[in-house]
Amino acid sequence: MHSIKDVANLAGVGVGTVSRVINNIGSVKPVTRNKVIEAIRELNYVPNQVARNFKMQRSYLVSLLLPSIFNQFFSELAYHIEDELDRNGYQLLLCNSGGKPEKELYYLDMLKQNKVAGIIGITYNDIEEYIHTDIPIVSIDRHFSKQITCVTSDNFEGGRIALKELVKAGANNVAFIGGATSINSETRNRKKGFIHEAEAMGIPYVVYEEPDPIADDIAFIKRFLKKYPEVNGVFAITDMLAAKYIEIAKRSGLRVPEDVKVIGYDGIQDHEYFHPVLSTIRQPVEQMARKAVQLLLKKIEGESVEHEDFIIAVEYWQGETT
Amino acid sequence: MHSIKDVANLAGVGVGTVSRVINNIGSVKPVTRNKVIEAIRELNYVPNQVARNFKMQRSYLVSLLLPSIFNQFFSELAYHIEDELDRNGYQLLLCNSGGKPEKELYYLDMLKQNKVAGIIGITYNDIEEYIHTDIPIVSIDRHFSKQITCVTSDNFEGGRIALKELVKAGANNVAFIGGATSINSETRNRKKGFIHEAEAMGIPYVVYEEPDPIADDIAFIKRFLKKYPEVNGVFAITDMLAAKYIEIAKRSGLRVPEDVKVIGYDGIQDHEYFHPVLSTIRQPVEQMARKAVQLLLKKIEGESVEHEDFIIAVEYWQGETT
DNA sequence: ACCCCCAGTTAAAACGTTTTCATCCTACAG
DNA sequence: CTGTAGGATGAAAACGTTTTAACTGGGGGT
Repeated sequence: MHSIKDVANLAGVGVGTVSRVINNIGSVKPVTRNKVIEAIRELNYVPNQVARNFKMQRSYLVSLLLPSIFNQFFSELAYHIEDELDRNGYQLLLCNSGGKPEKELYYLDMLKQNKVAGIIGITYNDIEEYIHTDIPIVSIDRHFSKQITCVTSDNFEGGRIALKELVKAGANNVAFIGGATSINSETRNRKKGFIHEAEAMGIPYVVYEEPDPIADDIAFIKRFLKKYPEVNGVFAITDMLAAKYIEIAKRSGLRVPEDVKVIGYDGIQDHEYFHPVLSTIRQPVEQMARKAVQLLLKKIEGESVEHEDFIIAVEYWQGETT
Repeated sequence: MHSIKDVANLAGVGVGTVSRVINNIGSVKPVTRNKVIEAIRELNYVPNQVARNFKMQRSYLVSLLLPSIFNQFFSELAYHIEDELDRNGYQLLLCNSGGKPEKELYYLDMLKQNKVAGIIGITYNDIEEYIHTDIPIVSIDRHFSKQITCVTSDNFEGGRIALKELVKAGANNVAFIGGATSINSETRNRKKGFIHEAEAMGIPYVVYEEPDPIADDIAFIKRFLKKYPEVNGVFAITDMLAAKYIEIAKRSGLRVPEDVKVIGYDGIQDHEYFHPVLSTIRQPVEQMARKAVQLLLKKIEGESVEHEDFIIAVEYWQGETT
């Protein structure tokens, strides 16, 4: 593998000149530039990015830290994040934490050692005190303290819409089901919006939760069905949970949507192959992804991002379950 | 940020000694070691991995180059690949090529500049001549020439099983539908196995293909239904295509499985929420992922891997469509 | 004819490690 | 008491780049 020195020798110039040609910076006489270009071509020289990163004391790696890429919502997010990063000359490092706090900390440490340029984090654990590094971070669906910008969909409004749509579809006894995620997760606002609107409209409601992640969701749903047989409208915290609910509710003799209306949250892609097609609150995943990247890159490039949480509007997708 | 030099100064030793302590290599007097450890703790020193990689002229980055992570099968694969890499101290760089050959080449080039340790590639284009770099590569579902090991599921056997199961379920006029992927893709063997068995059993069959990726799969399926109305058993090249087929077949009045039996390929995770539950040929995704990583790491670490294609057994999952 | 300035260039330092090599010490065999 | 093996250690080189500082030559203004 040839180095910049070989190029310089062959072209009969100093390494500084070669560097200036490569980076297209400073002034170089056209004739010199050509000699260098010729030498590069002849030697098949490609700059060593590792050496550059080392010298510049920076990298173009951005880590996406999430529970599991093996989850439709996250993989859609990851796709757009990678795309937006690539457009800006950055690369994506993927870290599956499994949702385990110790793994999250382990990765945080590793990322620090590897001097990644920034982190996009989706975490649901209490790692407040550890997350304060000098590495720029943007969080999705999770509000940390001041330094960390958060991008999230309008969970509160999503909850309100869900309730209104259930009622519009004829439900008059509704329930929210989900994992009780960390106190800081913005996803909790799905429940809050739902409750808020139920109270505003005077609709009786129940909340059925379990620590997240739900250990055994099938058992969880069965317990719920047994405890609240009168419920005729369900808002599930995610599409996957909604799908599972429908599955089990049907097995226990309930008809959807005749006996019970169901709305999920996310709007995952393969939505249309779930039957019946799920009614859901769609998160604008691509928009969230690009926004998160853009904010992160601003931070990386030193622009002070006014601390703000970016809340992105959701929309209702009508399916066959309401 | 403190460097190894600061540690050495504080501990009153040379940098070499600190290095030896950090890497736990060579011999260091216990008392010296303790001084160093104390200094490290006091300064909150963490080794600069970028500098290490530079010095060692290597990295612990492995790239996963695939069409799109936003695809159930690939994201499941990616999950296990990342896990296996992490267990071995490597990190995963994610590259979505969109299936476009020029993007694949662009990434190949970028990866070369970044001196990644290795590549796991899932590609369907003719990039034979470009892929020969000095970077170790393991390919999934794609046989390149000699240097590149390939890991794949037993596509041929999967095709045979699909046919046999369709027949067992009562079909006597079958079809294979799919995108006609590159000549080198192992997935073509799904069709070959299917045909082979159909001929062996004397079952009439048709093949309906279109260049991959299928531009408009809905139109594709409609054309197929119109052209071959007599078909009563369909083997689709992927689960997603099978799901789409079922959707459209139903809309045009066919009942599944009464009028037509359907089998897919992949065994994607959310399988159970597709209704009717799809019968499918399950690829052992986790096993494929770990095998691919293990082979790659062997190559990276210089063990010469005997060139061989690793073919991993599939299994049939009975659903409601046969 | 002189000076100055600037475009063009190069040599050398620096980034933070690992590793080699020489040196120093200590303990033990003779 | 001497010689030596080998454990322990530090100084310095090396990895490939960018960047700074110094140097050169030539053109334009006086």
